[in-house]
Amino acid sequence: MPTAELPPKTFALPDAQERPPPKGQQTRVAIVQVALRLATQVGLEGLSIGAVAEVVGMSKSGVFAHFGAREELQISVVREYFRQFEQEVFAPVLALERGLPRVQALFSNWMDRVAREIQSGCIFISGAAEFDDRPGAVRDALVASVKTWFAALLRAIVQAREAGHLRADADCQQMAFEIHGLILALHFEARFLDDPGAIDRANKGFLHILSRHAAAVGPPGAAPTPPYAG
Amino acid sequence: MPTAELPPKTFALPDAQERPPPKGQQTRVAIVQVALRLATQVGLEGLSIGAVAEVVGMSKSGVFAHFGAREELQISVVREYFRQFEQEVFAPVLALERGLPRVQALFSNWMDRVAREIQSGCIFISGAAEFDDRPGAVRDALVASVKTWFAALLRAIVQAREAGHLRADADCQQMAFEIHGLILALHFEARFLDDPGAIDRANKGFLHILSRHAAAVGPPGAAPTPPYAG
DNA sequence: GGCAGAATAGAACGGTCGTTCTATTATTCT
DNA sequence: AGAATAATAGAACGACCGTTCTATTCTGCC
Repeated sequence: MPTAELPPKTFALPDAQERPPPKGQQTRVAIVQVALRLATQVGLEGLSIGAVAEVVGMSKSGVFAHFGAREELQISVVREYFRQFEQEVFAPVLALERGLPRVQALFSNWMDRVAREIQSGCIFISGAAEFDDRPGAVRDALVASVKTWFAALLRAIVQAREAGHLRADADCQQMAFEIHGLILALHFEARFLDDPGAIDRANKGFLHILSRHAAAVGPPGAAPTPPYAG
Repeated sequence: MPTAELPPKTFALPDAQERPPPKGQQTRVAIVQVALRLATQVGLEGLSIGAVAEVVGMSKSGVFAHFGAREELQISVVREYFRQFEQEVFAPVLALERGLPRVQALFSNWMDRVAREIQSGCIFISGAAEFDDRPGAVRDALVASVKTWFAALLRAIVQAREAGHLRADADCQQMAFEIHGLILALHFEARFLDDPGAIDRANKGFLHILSRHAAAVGPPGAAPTPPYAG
C-alpha cells in the first residue's frame, strides 16, 4: 500500500450515507478552508479566531463553538493542508510506474506546489519554524504530517533503486535529504529574498542529485534512458 | 542594578575615548542580549517587551524607553544576531588563504553554529518564515543581513574558482544555493524532526557539491591536494 | 556638593486575544 | 407540525500586548 497512513479521514464519518452532510459539518469545512488560507499568510500562530470569523461572516463565538479551542482549529488546518498536499503532490504519481518516473514526478509536483506557494506560503515550513521549540498537539500534528510525506518520498526513491534505476549503493536517505534542502532553499530564496532564479537552481540541483546516483550503465532489467538527460 | 556583564565595547563609537560607556548604552546592550536569547526561542514576532523586562529585571516602560518602539528592539536583535554570526562564522576564515580552504572553513563554521542552534534556534531561518509576507523595517533588516552573508559566501566560492580550486565552468551561485539548502534541511530535520543523523547528511552533501565542482586535475598554479578528501 | 538631564518605575489606556455564558435562531427527526 | 437538538450571536471576562504619561531616582559634569 503506497498510501501512507495519515491522520484518519478528516471528516466523512463511516455512517455517512448519501444524505447531504449536516449543516454543522458544512460550515466547519468552510471555516477550515478560510483558516487554511489565512494561516498560509500569517502562520499558524498568527491565526486568530476573530479574523477567521470575519472572513467567513460569522461571530467569533460561532466559529469557536465548532472547535472548542483554538488549538483544535490549528490542528484541523494542518490536517487539511496535508490532505491537499497529498492529493496534489503524492496521489497523481501512483498512476506512474515505480522507480525513477515516480521520483521525478514527485519532485516535479512538489516543485510546482512550492513555486505556487512563493505567493501564498507553505504551512509545513512556516509551521516548523514556529513550533520547533513549542511542544503540544499542533506540533505533533505537523511532525506527523511531515514525517508521513517524507516516508512516502523515501519509499519512492528506494523503489527506484530496487528497480535498477539508481546505483545499487545509492544512499536513499541522503538523496531525500538533499532534495528536501533544494525545496527549502527555493522557498527561502524565492519567497523571502525575492529571487526568481531559485526555481531554476532547484531544478538544476535535482538533476545533479539524480546524475550522481543514477545507474551508470543499463540496469540488469529493463533500462530506461537516462532520465536526467531531459 | 540590572546591568549584566557582556562583551565589552560592543559598539565603540569612533570618538570613544577609554572612558566607560554611559549607563544608558550599557543596559541597552544588556537588553538586546536578553532579547536575542528570547527571540531565538519564541521568534521575533513572539518577542514581547514585558518578557524581556522581566528577565533583565526592569520595568516594561524602562525597557521600552531605550527603543521607542518594539520594532526598534526587534531590529536591534537582528543586527546583534548578524554581528555575532559574522564574528563567529565569517571573520575567522579571513586568516586562511583564499580559495577552497576558506570555503570549507566557512561551511564548517556555519555547520558548527547551526548544529549548536539545533537547541537554541536560528533567527535568520525563523525570521524568514515570520516575515516573508510582512513588509516593514524588521523584514528589511533581516533581508539585508542575509543578503550580506550570502554575498560573502558567494565571494569566497568565486575566489576558489579563480584560484583554480574549482572547475573553470563551476556555477558558483548554484553551489551557494545547494549549500544553503543543506543548512536549511539540517536545521529543519534536526531541530523540528529531531533527527540527529541530519548533521552527517549535511556534511556528506557538502562533499558531494565539492566533488562535482572541484578541479579534476591539478590547477595551473599551485595545486593543493583534493580538499574534499579529508 | 549640587545641578541638569538621563534613566527608570509605576500606573493607566485602548486594543486584541481566547474563552465562557446566556439567549436566540435554525435545523433535524419523529 | 412540533419537539429535541444543533448552530449561532452577543456580551462579557481576564489576560496580555504596545504605548503614553507622570513622577521619581540616579548619573555625569562643573
